[in-house]
Amino acid sequence: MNLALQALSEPHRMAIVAMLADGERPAGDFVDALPISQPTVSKHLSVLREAGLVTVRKDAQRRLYRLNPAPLAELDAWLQPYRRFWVDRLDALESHLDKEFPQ
Amino acid sequence: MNLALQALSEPHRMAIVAMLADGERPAGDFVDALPISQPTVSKHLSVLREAGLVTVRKDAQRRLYRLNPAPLAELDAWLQPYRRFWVDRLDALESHLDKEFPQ
DNA sequence: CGGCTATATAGCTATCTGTCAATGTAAAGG
DNA sequence: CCTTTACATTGACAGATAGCTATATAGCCG
Repeated sequence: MNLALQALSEPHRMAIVAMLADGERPAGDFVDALPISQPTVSKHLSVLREAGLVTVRKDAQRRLYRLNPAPLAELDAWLQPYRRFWVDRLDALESHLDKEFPQ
Repeated sequence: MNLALQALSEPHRMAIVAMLADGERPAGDFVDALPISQPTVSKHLSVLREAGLVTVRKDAQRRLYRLNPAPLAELDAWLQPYRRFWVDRLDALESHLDKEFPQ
């Protein structure tokens, strides 16, 4: 799961994953959406593939990327022992968010 | 939340966070538990502090570290839109785990 | 005070990472 | 065929990161 965590810790890759929540997309969509070069996007996609976060299939010249939710489910499971810390204690999250996005 | 994700993606730091699930601990506990030097542990702790994942308080010479669950709660919230992918579909997670830990 | 304990900081090195321009590859289509 | 389209790969580079040893800091205790 470390591979997935590390993959997700990069903002551009997180954006790609977010785009894939809506469904399958060709690689070019990410090139259009992100302010980085096509080779850089391609490399980010390869990192996501190696982390098991996406799968890819061919469609003529295009590569259609799809989210593979398994590592996210694993992360969700890893989070389980910690949930007792914030169930019925949303105040801690709020104070943290206030620090990051002060009004 | 990216800071937290990146902090968690390092195995030694994940181990520290896991140890803190049980409660407050002095820095020395992590030095004893991990196969790395004291200064390296100290640096990992400073990364966790900057990510907001831990807080620290003084007790004589010791520094008592405590888990701050807020970033984990934030991660939990971020995961929300993806849960539909594996609710009632645990097979995807299982096949992923089988690949990582084949019998 | 002087030494011991616990932790942090500084300085260094090797490796990893994100980025780009240039090039390779493979399919489509005129 | 030859060009265009879509994407991957290569090679280079700057900055980040994890690790270490050595040293500093700061509180306790005799």
